[in-house]
Amino acid sequence: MIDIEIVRKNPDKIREMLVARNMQTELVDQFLAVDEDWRKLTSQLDEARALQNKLSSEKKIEEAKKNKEIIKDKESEIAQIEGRRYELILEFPNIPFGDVLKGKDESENKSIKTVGDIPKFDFEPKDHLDIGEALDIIDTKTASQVSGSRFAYLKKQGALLEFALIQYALNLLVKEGFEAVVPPVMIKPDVYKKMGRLSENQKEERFYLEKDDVYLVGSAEHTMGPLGMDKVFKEEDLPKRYVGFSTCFRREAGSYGKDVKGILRVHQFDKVEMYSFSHPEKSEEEHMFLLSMQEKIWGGLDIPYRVVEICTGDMGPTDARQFDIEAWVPSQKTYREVASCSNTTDYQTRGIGAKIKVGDKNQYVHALNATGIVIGRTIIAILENNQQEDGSVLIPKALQKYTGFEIIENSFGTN
RNA sequence: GGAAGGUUGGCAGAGUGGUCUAACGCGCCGCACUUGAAAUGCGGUAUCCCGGAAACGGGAUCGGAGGUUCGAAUCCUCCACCUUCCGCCA
Repeated sequence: MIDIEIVRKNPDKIREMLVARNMQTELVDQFLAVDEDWRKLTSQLDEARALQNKLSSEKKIEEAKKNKEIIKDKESEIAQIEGRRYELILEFPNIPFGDVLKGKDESENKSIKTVGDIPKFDFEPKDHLDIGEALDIIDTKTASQVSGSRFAYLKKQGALLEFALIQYALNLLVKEGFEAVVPPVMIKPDVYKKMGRLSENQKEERFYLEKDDVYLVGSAEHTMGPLGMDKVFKEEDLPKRYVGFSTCFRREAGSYGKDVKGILRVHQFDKVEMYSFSHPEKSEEEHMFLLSMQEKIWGGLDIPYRVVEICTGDMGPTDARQFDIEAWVPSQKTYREVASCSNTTDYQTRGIGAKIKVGDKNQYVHALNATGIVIGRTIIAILENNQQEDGSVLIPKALQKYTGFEIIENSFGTN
């Protein structure tokens, strides 16, 4: 969550920020009004309690009985306002760094680096679903009957490719010193809110299990961040880098068009994720490190990609700065997002209470998250970029030791 | 899912209704003594909220949430977690 102090002392800066993010600014005044009431009531309650402590120690029992009623009234009044105040503060997104690219939406993001040559085909390249169905490694038809639209079976070499990708990314990152973790995929609402991932807008995107009052995570990030919950890090602990693997669940409400086809945008996918806690003064450096890890991963796959700087209007709500990696998708003749890399500064750590002692004062550490490798979209990129005229697909060299095969051909029912 | 025991400050650990602004100890920080160190002595040593430029003042917190009481670490209820046992399961 955002620092309440900044909203109080610098509301104009916050309004500016909301405008830059294409959000409504009345949130600021709504919050300030509630906060004002809350503060007034809080000091009234504190006074009443101070009096109660005094009366009680002086054994003025009758007076204390009367005063107790006043305390009770104030408490119930405050409870309401406090709840409202908390809900409102959760709606504020993080404040972008001052030098973040200004822009209203996706169209104003800026490509800052392009790597690899776009493949030229001397035949008409097919899209990933056509390739995957012909090879019998992707099955969305059965999945839609079993689970509904936007689910898929990965089969045969497709399934094996998933495990190879996971091994590839995991090994690479563990070698770099990341600590491996398999986090829970269910999360309690209050922790989800603390992570800044359950604002009113975001609720639509989540799967919720009512009976147990838990949400399914949209990313391993969501339960990896809480590894730092209520923790005070020592300077020498940082940066603390985790690499996690989890299935991710997303409603993908409101998407349409090309993206409904195949496995580009599905309700369930697996992902390797980096999460890092950094000294507050070194998070920009750490951000670049995580981006370099992503480039190492994508560079190793020999798939053309570009690095994109995300503008203020398109950035995630928790982010102070964001980059995406986009891989070339031949059937769409464009680059599509396959990874993102975010510095959330103290936005999530304030919520979960992850701190470091600097001098004699506690300060929030910074947290960063970055995609390690995402299964569906990476498989799309491999199938489409590495397809051959006969319908077979070549496996990138770096993956071959994990797949055990170099090519996916139609093998009529066997692995 | 069932049963029993537990959860107190950085650690260890006392405390079963007011003397708790939480004992004693260890650790840590500062000062004194010392050529230096050890030992010793003295003082300090949690987090959060509100007000304040600050000094400071007030409030909250003994796993969490409610309750009883003028007053709760202490009594009651529910929940979470830990330990052990039973059941079930991969």
